Amino acid sequence: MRELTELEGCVLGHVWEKGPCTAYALRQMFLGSASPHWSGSAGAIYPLVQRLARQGLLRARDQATGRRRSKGYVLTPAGFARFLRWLGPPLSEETVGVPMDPLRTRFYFLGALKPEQRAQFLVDAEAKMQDHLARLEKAGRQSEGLYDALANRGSVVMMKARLAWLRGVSEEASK
Amino acid sequence: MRELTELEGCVLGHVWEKGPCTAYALRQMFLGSASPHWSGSAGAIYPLVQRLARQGLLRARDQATGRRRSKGYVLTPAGFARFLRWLGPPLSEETVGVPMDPLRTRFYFLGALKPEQRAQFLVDAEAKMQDHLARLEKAGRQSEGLYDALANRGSVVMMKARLAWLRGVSEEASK
DNA sequence: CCGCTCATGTAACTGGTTACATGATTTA
DNA sequence: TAAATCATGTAACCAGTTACATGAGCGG
Repeated sequence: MRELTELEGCVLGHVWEKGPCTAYALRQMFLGSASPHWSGSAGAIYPLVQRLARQGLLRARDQATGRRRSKGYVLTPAGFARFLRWLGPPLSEETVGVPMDPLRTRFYFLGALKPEQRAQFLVDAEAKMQDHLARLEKAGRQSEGLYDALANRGSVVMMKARLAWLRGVSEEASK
Repeated sequence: MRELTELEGCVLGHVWEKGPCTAYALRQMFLGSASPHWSGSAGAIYPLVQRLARQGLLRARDQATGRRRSKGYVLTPAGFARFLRWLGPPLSEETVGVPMDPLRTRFYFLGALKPEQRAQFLVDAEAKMQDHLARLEKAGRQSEGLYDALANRGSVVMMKARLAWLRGVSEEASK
């Protein structure tokens, strides 16, 4: 029985939290998310819920109103158990380790830029990160529930730490 | 002309930095990395360098010693230009935005655990993160060059911020 | 009636994963 | 000489991406 992907775990978790969901609603959730990682493309979500339903982790039930078709998915007991196993404990190395960060990756190679370009890079990064942080803080204010708020705070904390680190680097690099 | 993936960018960057590289050496680099993200599987690296060579971004040259075959890859001018474009500026939203973090993701659903399990989760997370941080700090001490050191400091800073955040959550959750 | 949103899906592709296969060279 | 490491690769698979297709319901 293979591990769930992050997306699968999230979907099960969301269904656990919100009750009956349509694939469409799940999609909107990912599309509206403040973090840029989740694409929520139809080609990801629809096959995914079908897969989970086939494995008996979700159960689909027809909830069409009038002539408009609509499928609501609910969590089965097996689905809940599987979700809990994904959630942990125990936590895998992959889960606790430093997440990969494309900005940090680029820093390894900053020496390839001419000083002028490098300064430009740092200015650009700082400005865009500040924008992003503001959006995250705004989104965080609409948190529902304790753990939602704590998780959202996590992304704000991360961005602030990243910004502080960047400023340190800017100082170091301008010397 | 599509965008380079992170892995492709990293490979070009590494070749830029170290000069002629074998695919094998690139692989060892990823395998030995302290961050858990990079798998460095042969099935990723070998097709990747072949692809880049076919696109004229890398040039392969035979550097077999004796009967043992070995291919060294070097960066072409086009490859360097492409690498610079990947590096930025400008930086994309994806590059500056909060990286996705599987630990944070799980926090949204911590309410699904019974208090006892939740406490266990937090203890487990803290212990494993501390281990990981220690490994990162050790790896960081062997940094070569300014930007290598700054980037490595970045992952340490991230982990410390994540740990501080986790402890805040632990307090909040135990109330 | 036109366009937008709700709602569900498929098709082609792609980058990366695990697992396997091969052979030369070094070291215990 | 046996085992580990150097070194290169292929095959099967898989999750997620973009782009496309379909149709109902609703507001201006």
